[in-house]
Amino acid sequence: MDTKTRILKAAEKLFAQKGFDKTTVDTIAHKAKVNKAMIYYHFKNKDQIKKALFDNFIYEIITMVDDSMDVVLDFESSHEFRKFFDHYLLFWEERRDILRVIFMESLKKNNRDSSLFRFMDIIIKNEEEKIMEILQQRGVSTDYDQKLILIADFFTGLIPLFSYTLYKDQWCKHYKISEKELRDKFFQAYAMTHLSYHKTMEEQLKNKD
Amino acid sequence: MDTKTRILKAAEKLFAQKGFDKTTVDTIAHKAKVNKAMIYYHFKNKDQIKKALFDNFIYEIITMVDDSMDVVLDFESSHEFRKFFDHYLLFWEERRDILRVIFMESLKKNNRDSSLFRFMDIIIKNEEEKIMEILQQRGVSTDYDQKLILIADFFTGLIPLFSYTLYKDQWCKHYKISEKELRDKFFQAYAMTHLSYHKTMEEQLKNKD
Amino acid sequence: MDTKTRILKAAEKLFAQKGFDKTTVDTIAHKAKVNKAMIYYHFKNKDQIKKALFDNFIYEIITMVDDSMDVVLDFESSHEFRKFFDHYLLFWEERRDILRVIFMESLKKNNRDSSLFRFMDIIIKNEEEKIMEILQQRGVSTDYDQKLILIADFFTGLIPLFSYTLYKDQWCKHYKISEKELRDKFFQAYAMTHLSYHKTMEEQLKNKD
Amino acid sequence: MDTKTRILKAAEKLFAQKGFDKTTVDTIAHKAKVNKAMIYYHFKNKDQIKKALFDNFIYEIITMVDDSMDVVLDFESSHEFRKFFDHYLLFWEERRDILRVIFMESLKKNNRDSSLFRFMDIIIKNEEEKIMEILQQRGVSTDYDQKLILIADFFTGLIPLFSYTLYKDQWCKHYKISEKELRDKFFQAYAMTHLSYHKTMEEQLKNKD
DNA sequence: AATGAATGAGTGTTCATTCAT
DNA sequence: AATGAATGAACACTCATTCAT
Repeated sequence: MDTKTRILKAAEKLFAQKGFDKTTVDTIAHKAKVNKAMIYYHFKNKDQIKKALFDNFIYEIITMVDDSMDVVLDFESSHEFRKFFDHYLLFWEERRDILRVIFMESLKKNNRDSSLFRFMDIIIKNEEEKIMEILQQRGVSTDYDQKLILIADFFTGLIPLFSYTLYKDQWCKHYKISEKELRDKFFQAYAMTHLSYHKTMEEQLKNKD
Repeated sequence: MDTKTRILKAAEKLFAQKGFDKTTVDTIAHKAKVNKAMIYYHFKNKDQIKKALFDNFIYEIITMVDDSMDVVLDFESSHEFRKFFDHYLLFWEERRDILRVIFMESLKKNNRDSSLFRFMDIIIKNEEEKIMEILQQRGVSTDYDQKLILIADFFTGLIPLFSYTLYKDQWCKHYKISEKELRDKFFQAYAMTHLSYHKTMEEQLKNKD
Repeated sequence: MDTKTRILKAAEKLFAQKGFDKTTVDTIAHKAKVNKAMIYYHFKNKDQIKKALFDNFIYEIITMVDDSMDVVLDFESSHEFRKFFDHYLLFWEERRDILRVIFMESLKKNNRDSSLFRFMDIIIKNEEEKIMEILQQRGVSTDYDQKLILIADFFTGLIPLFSYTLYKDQWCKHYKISEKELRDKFFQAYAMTHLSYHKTMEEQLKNKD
Repeated sequence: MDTKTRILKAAEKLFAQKGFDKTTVDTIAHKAKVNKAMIYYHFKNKDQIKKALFDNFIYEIITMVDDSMDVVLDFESSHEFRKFFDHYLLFWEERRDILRVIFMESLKKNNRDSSLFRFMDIIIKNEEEKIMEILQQRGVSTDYDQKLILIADFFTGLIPLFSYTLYKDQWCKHYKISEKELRDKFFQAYAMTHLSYHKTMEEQLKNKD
């Protein structure tokens, strides 16, 4: 692994652990096993490390979205939905450190960075396209309320998913429950809410015709 | 307002704006218009300000829950549900600064504070009791999967609500949409997911009998 | 015990434990169980507490010296000398906290306070008088080198005695020896040096005649 | 002189002047003409400066002891003893700043550092060895009370020597006496006590045979 | 690309002292 | 005599950033 990557990996872990502000450049250098001055050779300042991390993440999202053309999103079959659920969750779980940092930073009122919305946008747009494809195959109208979809997908689709990813460890420890049980139950809950929402939407669209 | 309260109010606002770590004690003192040393007269250290804020919040939650005995939680009537929705949202919106701080802090992996779970617990328990009451009135079985309820209420009930509270301003700005429109659409989405989940649960319980 | 005395007692103990500079007025107030502002009611500032302590000590020395008229200082009899040794040591041991503080402060190059010399002076003068009395009784010349006596009594008479008082606890702990054994051996050493010095002096004076 | 040494030199002087606690890191930085942060680059905290100073001192003692193999310690000849006395005193006088600090700190009841005993130990052990060597040359028994020797050497041998080193300036000023006169008289007193003690010891050992 | 040393502005915390009551 | 609150200056320690090599 080259120096720059080592710095980024170290920074990501530390930001996730202690938050961006509580993490010192010294600690990053130490964890990355590089000389502190090297950090300033590769990055203009501490903020740029965060920015690089966020940009890389967005880039990963875009790549993932491009690569997931073939992942089916069929709300009719619960079994298919579980496969879809597991597939995406795995992706998020592997990126939960950076996810954590983005959420922490996005919660600051001061925050001027729009990474959260930028990457959520990409994902929702992609999901929408997939759904529209299926609807078109089934000959259902695709004339829905775009803003509503965005809001619903964000607040009741993605947010619960991310919260699950970010809080599952604390949850398991706090409620003394196994990760497997939590995951299964969360899937049930998610199906009952988000899946049922998609079905309702489809129903409504059918009725429109 | 006495000194201690002024300090707490100032700290809350600043923590919400810049995060706990980026807020300096100097700034708090300045905003609260108190001498910096007075902060250390009233609080052992910066952490204890946060703790006091969190403890006060939990106390407010408990009081609110005790006072909300008469708020009906009837999922049959969409109109009743909207009233319920508006009533609670108002409460959270008024406390969104501290909410913001709790979430920011809870996202740190390092975090040893369990305020998030503590106050979510109280709310969910209260909601559950209200639902059970109604179910009993209707003569429906109350033999449900407690863990599932907890998980569902947390990740798909409360989390979206809080996310809405915390992100609505950024959302409105980013997507250039009025607060009223966002709120109405979010309600629709929330009803389609969380309300429908409650209905499904009741259905299942009826079928058990 | 009245407030002022409680403050002085507390200050003395704390100064001995942590040194004057490391002791805070808060701690004194807490230990003395008085309100901090009361300390400033009774003393102009922290320095004046030290000064009061030192002045009281000097006063005690004077009183002690006045009261010890009848204590015999006969170097001929080892048994008498041991009685003398034990009698004085008891007095110093009871005042070793303040003794400790005086020495600590006197070691600072900066130090402008002359308490150490003031009280040493009193004691040496008193001892000298006693010795002279005995010498006169025995008809021995009292024409000795005053400066030498002062120097010898200070550096080889009093200083070892005070060092014993101040370091005995540390010594016992460090060398794992009982207090009794240390005291007996120290007496032997003291007799071999300081007592023998007195004898030598008397011898020399006799030879003068 | 490199930065670290400059810091140590400055700290030593200041600690000796005002005591460890009254000396601020700012002052050390200023006196050493280094940036304050550099102090924390070289030392973990203020305490570690003290520790480094003490450790260096112990190291100096060890070196000195190793180098002093050839210094004769013959109590028979007063002239030899004066040479011995002057030689060692010079060494202590050159280190009296750090000596001062060690004594000041060792007087605190709280004190957990054992530097005083550690370095006294080394010196006494060395002196003992030299004496034993001479005794063996003279064919005198070396079966003495080890604990007594330690106690006597510490309280009546080294302590007066160090007290002289540390208080001579104050003494000269207070009693308006020249340094030369003080030194000569102190030597007389020291010879009368400590030298005579060594003679007594040798006498007793001879009688044992 | 890499390093050890350096810097200035902070950052949480403490302290002696004072004030109003 | 007594108290709780207040104050300003200082204090130990840290941090992001830079420099010389």
